[in-house]
Amino acid sequence: MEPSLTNNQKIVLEALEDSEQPLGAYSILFNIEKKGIKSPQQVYRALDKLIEIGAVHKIESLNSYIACKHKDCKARESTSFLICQECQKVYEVLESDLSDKFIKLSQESNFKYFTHNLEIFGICDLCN
Amino acid sequence: MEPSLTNNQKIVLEALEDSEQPLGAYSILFNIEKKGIKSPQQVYRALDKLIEIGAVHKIESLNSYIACKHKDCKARESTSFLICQECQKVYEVLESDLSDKFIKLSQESNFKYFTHNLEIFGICDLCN
DNA sequence: TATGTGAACGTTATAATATAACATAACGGT
DNA sequence: ACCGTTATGTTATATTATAACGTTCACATA
Repeated sequence: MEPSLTNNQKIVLEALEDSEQPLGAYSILFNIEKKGIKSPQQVYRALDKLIEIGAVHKIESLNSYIACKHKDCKARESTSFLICQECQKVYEVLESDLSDKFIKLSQESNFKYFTHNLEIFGICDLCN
Repeated sequence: MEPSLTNNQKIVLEALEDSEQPLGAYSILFNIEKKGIKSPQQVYRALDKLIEIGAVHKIESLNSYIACKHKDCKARESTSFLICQECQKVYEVLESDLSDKFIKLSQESNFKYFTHNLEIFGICDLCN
């Protein structure tokens, strides 16, 4: 079932959906001030919730956020991205294959895999 | 040839080497104030250089830093870690195999791979 | 030995990212 | 209608990171 979003959450999510590139929290704030959002808290709280339900992902190495394009995304915790250094666009990778690979890799060190975060940097198809 | 470190760089590197866990920049600063380091700038500048030569890596999702345990580490840009959520220790993964995998993965999206950052979270051998 | 150049340094200030705390309001189930 | 949970508004503050500027150091070479 679809988790129903609150007003603030919708506003923040739309800001991210409207953007080609990932946005920082303050950049989101700037974009939606005209809609009545006044403080970082409001943005971060909405982001927290959106991330929790998988509607938004955080790009750790950029300290910024993207809307997930996949309906009801599985990637609540583990995420994998291709990040174009030319146009800054981020492409999410969904290969479940990857988790398997990382589980095996972890096992080699007797490490119990829970989640992962993969960020690949390079040049995307369009910029090539 | 070994790049020779300056005094500040040595101090910062030692602080990281002495720590079991990754340290934030301000945490490093706190640890080495008694050695005459007074400002964040000094720490960040040393970190920049140490990262550049591969002696230190940044854990993006923790905004913190670790000393690399491998002599003359290849991982100047691409890094892969196992991060224990129990004891906070970080284990670097050196499989060159991984880059190959990521290059192939990237190619599937016509994406030209440059570097990557992989952070796997779970429970380490010792904490299991 | 003088000197020019690039890197590193010291220092102060400030930017950018994120959370704490607290009182109030809205929502959903019984 | 009541209660507990979740979201909100707001102010303040913590944490992480850079800008800017003048000075000093290391070292190659004229």
